[in-house]
Amino acid sequence: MRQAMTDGSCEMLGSFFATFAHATRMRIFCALQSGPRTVTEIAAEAGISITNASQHLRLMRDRGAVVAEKRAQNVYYHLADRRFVEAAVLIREVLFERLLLETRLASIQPQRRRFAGALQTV
Amino acid sequence: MRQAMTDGSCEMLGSFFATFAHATRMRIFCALQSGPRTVTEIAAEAGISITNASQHLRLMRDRGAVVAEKRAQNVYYHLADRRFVEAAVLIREVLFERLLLETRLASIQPQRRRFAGALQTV
DNA sequence: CTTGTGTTTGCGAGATTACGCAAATAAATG
DNA sequence: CATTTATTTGCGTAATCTCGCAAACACAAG
Repeated sequence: MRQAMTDGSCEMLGSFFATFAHATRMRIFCALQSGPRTVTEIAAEAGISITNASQHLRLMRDRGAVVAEKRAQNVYYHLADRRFVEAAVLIREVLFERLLLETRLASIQPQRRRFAGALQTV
Repeated sequence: MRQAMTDGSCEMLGSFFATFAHATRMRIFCALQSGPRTVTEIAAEAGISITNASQHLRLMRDRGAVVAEKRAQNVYYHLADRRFVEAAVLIREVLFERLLLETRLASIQPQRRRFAGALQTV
């Protein structure tokens, strides 16, 4: 990313980030990290309806985040590229560092924090 | 990301991805890669109104993507962490690989493509 | 062909987001 | 203090997104 990106690139990248810009889709993303899953399995793991899972999966597929593969009466979905996981890990790292720092600071001067509960749960 | 993430983590990551899930905010993000900028400069670089720039910047600041620093009558914004750039580069890499592949395939069997114009413009 | 299981689609209501405009605030300068 | 420049905020409207429900499809098995 040496030089400025054009409208086309920004549109594309923005659209791709939107693919993961939802807690439910993040859960689907996580469920798919350990391998291909059917829609029903994904819905169960993510705690949503099958219809809703299918809707989110279509969006993710349209944007190239996941790949669908039909086998018999099932459709198996899997991540399109492992580097998406790398990118997510990178971002999560930064966010958790920040949470940790906030928590330490909180012991000195408490303040309102977003997602304060997430730290000890992962 | 070895083990499943909880609701809290998914909420947090999803919310963070949403920070970049907009072409305008991607442009702001790009403008900030070469260093701190005032709101007016950012608005000019991104081709949007100052009001709109301020609104997007507030969202990005609230979510920890950028940091604001007031100097005299100006407010300088800068990226909160260089690793966000690394993550974006990683994702852009994958997307452009795919575009390239699609373009090659297109010479054999043409098909409708998203963002077909972006390839040669970056 | 009928039934059952798995998945997708269409549609509408409710929620959220984006953005322009006008007004408010902040800081420097005359 | 009045004015200018830089930024933020409130608010209304338009656009977009989410999700449940019912219906449609797809495919395998009886």
